[in-house]
Amino acid sequence: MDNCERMVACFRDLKPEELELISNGKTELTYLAGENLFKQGAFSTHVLLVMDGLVKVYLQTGRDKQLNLQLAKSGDFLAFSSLFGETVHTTSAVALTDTQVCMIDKEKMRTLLLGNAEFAMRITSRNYRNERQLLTVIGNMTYKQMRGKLASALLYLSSDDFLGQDIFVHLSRQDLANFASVATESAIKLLKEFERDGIIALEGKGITIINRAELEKIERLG
Amino acid sequence: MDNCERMVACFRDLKPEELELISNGKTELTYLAGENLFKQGAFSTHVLLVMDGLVKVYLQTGRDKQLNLQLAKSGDFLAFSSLFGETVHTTSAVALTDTQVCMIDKEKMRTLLLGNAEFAMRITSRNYRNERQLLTVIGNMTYKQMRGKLASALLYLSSDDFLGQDIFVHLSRQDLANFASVATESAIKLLKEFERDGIIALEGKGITIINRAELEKIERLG
DNA sequence: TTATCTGACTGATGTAAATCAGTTTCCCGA
DNA sequence: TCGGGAAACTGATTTACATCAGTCAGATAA
Repeated sequence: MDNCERMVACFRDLKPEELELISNGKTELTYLAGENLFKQGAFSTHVLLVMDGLVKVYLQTGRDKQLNLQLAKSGDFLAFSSLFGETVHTTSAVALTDTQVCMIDKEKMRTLLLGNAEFAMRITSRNYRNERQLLTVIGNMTYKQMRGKLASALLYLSSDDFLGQDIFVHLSRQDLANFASVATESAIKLLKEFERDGIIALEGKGITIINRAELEKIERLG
Repeated sequence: MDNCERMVACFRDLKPEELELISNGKTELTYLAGENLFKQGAFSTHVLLVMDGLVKVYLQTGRDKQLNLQLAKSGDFLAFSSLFGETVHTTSAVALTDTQVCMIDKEKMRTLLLGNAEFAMRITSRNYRNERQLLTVIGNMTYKQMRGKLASALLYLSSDDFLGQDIFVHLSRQDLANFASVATESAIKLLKEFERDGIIALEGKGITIINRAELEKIERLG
């Protein structure tokens, strides 16, 4: 039986009694693809650690509109801000593939962070990447037009962070459009255009980046 | 002579030797209104603590376009992410009023955080508000149209966080537009419209919120 | 097999808001 | 107090996208 304290790198240097502390206040569970881990506005009672799988984190913006913020993978914490006085989830999260999650009690986690500053730093460091990602999203949405936005989304989703996994097969065109923050129809039209220009290859849901340099140029120029 | 360790609440519970540590690695200095504290892309070597004054934090998005993210006031840290492996500034910051700043050496700050987990938690907690603010900005930019965006910006800039200070007198129409992420001309037209509808009062640069409830309604409905 | 449904796709249309091209007002220095 | 320069402001014009209104292809069920 796997367990999260062993598997994930950030727990590696904890002392036995610290691991013990966490073990007592946690549950491991599996979400099936399509199931919601949490919804924006709901009370947040635990910190989640993704053990395995892919999770789409998004912002619900109006009844049937959503903006995708981030793709979380093994080793990422979710709902981390609930440790700092946030009682309600500020985003929603849904599993894209079957996903193993470790739910850790808020108070246990707080105790642990307070007792082990080095551990806290390591975690915080990792979480700060989110902030960077948020800034990127903001940047994209404002100064770029559709082509640049889509290029940016494609680059993010094909980045090394995801260790060669093909992300695209798990995403609908709508998901992709919501990462780029353009209308679904627009995304589709532009994908075709990129294909015509030999920048990407389309095959069903799969998308292969052929000319990354060109895509980066489009991203830069907006 | 003021000094930052005394003045700011988050330092209050530090031990004398910890204050000593910070004192050795810091400089206090003043920026005049209009001067840049740092620019996006430049190397970030210190953490900044705002002692007094008002600082506009913004994202440079293209040659002559910028998006305002946040207004920092006394007690706020800036460039905090440089503690976590970020070597360059991800945003720019400019003083809106004459501003006292305390520059703290990165390594000294790291040492301090590592040595005092409670302090670290308190700071991190405060910094997490930024993330919330970023999410708000993102939310505004996507699902709202101009009226909603402007309403949102007006509400933020007149919020209690700024303790009754009139922020607007320090902001040009362009600044305001960049907070709302609309064109300057559009912002101006809408301000007039809000004035006509009795929601706000305009007098030179000054803006007074008359009907906050209505503004909140506009914000919600987009 | 046929029927049904959902997501992918396409072209035509509408529109919100940026841009442009001014005029007016304010402010500060000479 | 005059003059010049930058904001503030306004109306007309343009445009990048979203929206609409479909068709088509593949998957699932009946």
